Order: sequence, then structure tokens, then C-alpha cells
Amino acid sequence: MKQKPTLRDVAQHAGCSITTTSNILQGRHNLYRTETVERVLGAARALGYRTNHIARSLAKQRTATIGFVLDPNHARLTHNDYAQHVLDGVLAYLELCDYDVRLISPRSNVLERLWNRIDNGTIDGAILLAPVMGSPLLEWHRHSRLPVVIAGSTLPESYEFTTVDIDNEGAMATLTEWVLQQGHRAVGFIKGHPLHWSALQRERAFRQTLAQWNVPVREEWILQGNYTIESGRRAAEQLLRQSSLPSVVICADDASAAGFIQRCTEQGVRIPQDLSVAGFDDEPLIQPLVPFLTTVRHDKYQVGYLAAQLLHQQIETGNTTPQRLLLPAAMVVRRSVLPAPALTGSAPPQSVEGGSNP
Amino acid sequence: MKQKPTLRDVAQHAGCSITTTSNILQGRHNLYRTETVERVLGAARALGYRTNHIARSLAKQRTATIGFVLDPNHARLTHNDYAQHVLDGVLAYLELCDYDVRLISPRSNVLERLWNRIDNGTIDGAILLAPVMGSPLLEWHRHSRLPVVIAGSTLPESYEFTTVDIDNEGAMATLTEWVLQQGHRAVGFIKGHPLHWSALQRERAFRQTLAQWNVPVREEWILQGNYTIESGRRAAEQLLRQSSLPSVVICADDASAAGFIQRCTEQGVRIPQDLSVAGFDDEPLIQPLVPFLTTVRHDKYQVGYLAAQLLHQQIETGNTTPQRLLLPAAMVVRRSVLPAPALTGSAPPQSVEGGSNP
DNA sequence: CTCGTGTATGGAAGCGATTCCATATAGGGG
DNA sequence: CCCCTATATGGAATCGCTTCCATACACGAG
Repeated sequence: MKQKPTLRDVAQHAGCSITTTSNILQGRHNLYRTETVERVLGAARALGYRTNHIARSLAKQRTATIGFVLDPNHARLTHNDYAQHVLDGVLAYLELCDYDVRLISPRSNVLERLWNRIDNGTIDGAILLAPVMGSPLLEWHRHSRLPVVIAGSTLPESYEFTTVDIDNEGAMATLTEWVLQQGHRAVGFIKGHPLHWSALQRERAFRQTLAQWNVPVREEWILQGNYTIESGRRAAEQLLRQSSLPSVVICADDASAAGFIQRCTEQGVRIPQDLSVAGFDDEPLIQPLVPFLTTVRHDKYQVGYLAAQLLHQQIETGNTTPQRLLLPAAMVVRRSVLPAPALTGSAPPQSVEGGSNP
Repeated sequence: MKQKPTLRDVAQHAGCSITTTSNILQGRHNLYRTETVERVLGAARALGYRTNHIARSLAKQRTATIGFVLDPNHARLTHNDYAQHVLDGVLAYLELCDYDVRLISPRSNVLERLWNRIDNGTIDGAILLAPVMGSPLLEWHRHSRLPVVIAGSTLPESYEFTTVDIDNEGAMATLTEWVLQQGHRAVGFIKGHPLHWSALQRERAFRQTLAQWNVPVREEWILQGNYTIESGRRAAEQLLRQSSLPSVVICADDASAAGFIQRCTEQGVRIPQDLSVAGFDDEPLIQPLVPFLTTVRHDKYQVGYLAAQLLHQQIETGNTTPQRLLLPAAMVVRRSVLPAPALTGSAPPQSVEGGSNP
């Protein structure tokens, strides 16, 4: 049970200086005679030497670690399938450049405590996962000199952050347009979580598209949701209580779509025969529940992968000029949206666009 | 854009030595006059000082960080609901003792690379999440002096690790016994992932219980699964091809149970009228698919929480004597298991035990 | 023979904390 | 008046590694 060998031990064993040893172990082989190199490498192997990354980090002022920061207002990571996919992409990229991840999952909203966890020298940069509006984490940028990339939210221009997210507006516009092309003119909407920018963006795109098509927005058909199955059920109850119903409901996400459909079915409203429904996210965990759901697919893994890549670049180059990446999403047409029962709209009929049905 | 302040800066600002500053900032207030304490604390606040944990770790030889190590043979974290719940428990405990988590998700099986990621001084201990049989991570214990706790697997005695897991054998014995008490004597089984100890343990308990009740095991009704929905579907196809069928099938996990039920239903075999099915895990993601599934519930969060606690103790005390924690699980009786059509067994009828139906 | 150039190596000062131990001062007892 | 103890503070080594810069030597050119 001996101590872990240090650089000094290796140097001693190899009969050369610490400098030489350090250089060779860092791969600067060409500085030395091959014989020296081999001696050092041999000694390191013989002793089972392993670089102490803490010491290295202190000396280099570089940890080769990034923080993956969950928002304290979020549901816990473990109930958050989204987080996992993004994280997976992050890990995949970091594997390439040999970086590590520190998980920062604050239970507290106290800015001071948050900072202590984050800005304590243990990470070179951070990925913030979909911070919500008004999150203390965003207060951060004023004081932090740490490179930061936001994954999963596109913030308003006023925030000077690099962001990576799917193109919520574009994708929802496409979806809405497609629904309109099916002839629907009476269209409802279930909103997403009120604190998420993505929810705002999706709603905005929905409204704008309706406006472009001169289709009136009926506010009593716009229901609040929060990206959960349960909220979809509640929305259904609210909607079904009304005297007149839309011919289609577009949901800001698959979870609420699933809840909505469930509740409708329980109430004897058949989907899609009596009412069409579209979702958004093509959430794999939801899919088995409503396998026929027409929705929009996007690549969360890719969001994480690119966020990591951008962050890595910022760290390496020191250039932290904000950028905004918007990834495209694809429609997945299944069977939950039927053509409108009676075409009455003013817009010209057009051909179907978008993804295919697996 | 000035440099981050260091201890020296604070000391200077407060007009005292670095030693004094360090002591006070570490909370040893009683060593000094209150006036000095206030001066130091004030200076630290004024400068926005934040201790550099890297330097601290080097000096203390303690990082206050543990590694959460996924098995390279595992599915990726993001498709692994189990991992998230355990991780969540881990985070909850670590929050209490102010430790952090480094995520170690090796893509490689190369032991040397694995070690470099793990044993490089950046963590004080590690939690291995459910390592599979023959995993390179287990080779580890011979060389590593790092405190390690295994979460989610109970290894054979020959491995000298502290483990935390649910009581797979006990829970499966209870479930099997309950099924037998319902009068079933023709009982099939879908096995879990062949590389997971939990799968072995569940199968063993199943067989032993049958043996205790003098119920013969029909090997053609024992089907291979691997903890996935798809494997349950395959098992159903295999089983339904046979000339004689069991009256009940016990599955080593909920996912394969769901797949099994799905496929049976598609083939016109009604569950539970034609065939009873029991699951195991009470998996929340599966539950919406088969809300009537009788299964066994256990607390993965608790597994993580306790694993973290044990590891923390080992780190603090230095005492790494192996322990094995087995957490109890509770039956959840729903409607997927009916009493056997005709009682013919030799065992005495007994009363129902186990959990309740929410 | 001297100088410059290039190659091979080592010395020593850091990185930013912690901590052992020494020192200084004040006050109380003999 | 001196010694001892307790209280308050600081000096300096240390953690293990990186890296700037110096040194030593050899060799060909001038």
C-alpha cells in the first residue's frame, strides 16, 4: 500500500530531471534523444505513474473539465429525458477532446451559493441547460468571466450568450402551416411551460402563422400547459367544457398532447376522427403512448454535441463572441391529424411537405 | 476585467497574513479577535473572493468530489432511466455534505484509459453504477486504493466491494410466492439481461421458490430477455409458438413485461383473461403503457442516496470494510394477474400479502 | 582559435491554497 | 520581578506539476 508515485519518483527512476520527465510525459518527445524518451516512458510504466490532474490543473490554470449546469428551477435531472439526451451529446463530444464533465445540479436559488459551486476554478467553462426565464443563473453573465454556452434555449438578443437550440419558431411555423394546409381553420393550441423561452417561441410562431393565413385566433381555444402529461389532461377538460370546439389542436409538446388525447378518449372524443391533434418533440418516451401522433422531431443529442463543441472552441481560442445556433427540425406525419372535415378556408390548397412515417 | 482575487489579495486588503486569512475563511473564527475576523470577511466580500478549489484540493489532498461511473457496456446514460434515479439520490445526499459529482462515462473498454479517467486525483471516491459481469471496472479493485461503492448490483462475495442494491432475491421470491398463492402452477419466466447480476438473482429466486413449492420448472417456458420492451415482444413470439402455455408469466422487469403484453395482445391473447403477467421494477416510464401491471416497486433514488452516504463515510473515516446493503421492495398488486383458472396444486391456500393498489 | 547555432538537459519559480510551528504580547501567580 | 500560559498572528514549507530560462556541450563556419 505505497504512495502514488509522483513525477519526482519517475524522474529519479529514469535518472533525469523532473523537467525532462514532465516534457516527455506530455508528449514532447522530439525535444530529447529517443533513448531518454524510452527511459522515461519505461520508468513511468514500471512505477504505474498516473498524472495528478489536480496539480496539473493548478499549474496550467486549465482543468479540461466543463460544468453541466441544471437549472435549480428544473425538474430533477432524473425525470428529465431531455436533459439526458443533451448530456449524452455533450459527453460524446467531450470524449473526443478528452474533457470531463462536472455535474452541477443546484438545489438552491441563492446566487452566492450557486457561484461558489460554479466559479471555483474547477471548470474551464459551462453549459447551461435550458435556463428558465428569470433564472438566477442568467444573472451570472454580468460577473462571470467563464465561457458559457446555453443549450436548449434561445434567449432574447439582450442576453449576450452563445446559444444552441432547435429552431422552435421555424419548426412550429412549419407544423402550423401544414395543419392549415390540411384545411383546418378552427385550431386550438396547448401552450408549453410558461417559464421556458421555447414555449414562448412556439406559441409566437403558431400565432404568426395563423395571422399570415388570415385565420382568426380564438383565445378560448388557447390553453395553458406546462410540458407534462397531466397538464394536457387538464387542458382537455377545459376545452371539452366549451360549447364550440376546434377541428384540430396543436400542442407545444408531445407530453401534453398525450395527456390531451388520453383525456379526450376517456370522454368519448375520438382522436383523430372527432378531433385532430398534433404534438411537438417526437419524444421517445411518449411515443409508445400515442404511436399515431403527428409531431415534429428534433435532435437533442445534436444540441448537446454542438454546445460542447462551441464551448470547447471558446475555451481553446478565448474568443467568446456570442453566436446563436438554430438546428432544423423535421415534421413526422402520422395519423393523428386528418384533413379538415369541410374545407372553407381562403388559402390555396397545397401539397404536403415534411418528414415521413417510420 | 481584472484577475480573480487570491488569498494574498484578501490578506493584503485586510492587513493581515495569509495564514490568518485562510484560517478565518475556513471558519476557524474562534482563533482570532472578532475584529480581525470581520476585517477579513469584509475584505473577502469586498473583493468578491472565491476560494480556488483546485489549489485547495492540491493542498488538502482532498477534492470533495466523487466520480459517478457508468459502465462502458451500458446503454448510454440518456436511455437509462434507472441511472437517473440513482444519480438523483446521489446528488441529493452529496448536496448535504457539499460534495460534487464528476461524471465518468467511458466509451472505451481499455483498462488503461479507464484508469486515467478515474484514478487521476480528481475524485476522492467513486460510485460504480451497476457494473455488468466481467466489466473491466471490476478489475479495478485490485489496484485502486480509491474508496468505491457499487450501486445497483450485489456482487458475489468474492468481490470485496461495498454494495447497495435492492433485495432482488427477496423481492422476486415474494412475488413468485404470491403468484403461486393465486393458484398458478404453470408458470413461465422472462429472464433479464444476461450480464446483470440482478437478472441472475431474480431468476434464481424464481426457481428456488418454485422448488420450495414443489412446482416443476418447465424450461421451455423460461425465455431470455434483456430488460427491454423489444426483448419482451420476442419472448412473447417464442412462447406463443408453443403447443402448451403457462397460466402466468413472471417477467424479470417491467419493460419486457410491457413488450410481452403488447405482443400477446396483438396476437389476440388477452391479458389477464387468457394469461396472467407480472412485472418487476414498477418502472414509471413503463407504467403508462401497462397501467394494470402487477409488479414490484423499489426505490432507486434511495439506492443512490445510500450509496453516496456510505461512500462519504468511507472517505471521511478511511474505513473501507466492505458492506452489503439490501433495500426492501414492495409488491404492487394491480390487475394483470388473475387467480389461476383451476386450482390443482398441492400447496395450502394462503392469504394475499404484499403492497396495495394505488 | 573563436564564434555562433543547435541540441539535450536541468534549475527554480511559479500556480493558490493549507498547515506545522514559531513568535510576540499580555496577564496572572509566586 | 520573573516565569509560565494562553491568546493572536505570521513565516515558510508543502502539495505535484508546468514552464521560462539558463547551461553545457558539440560541431561546422569564418
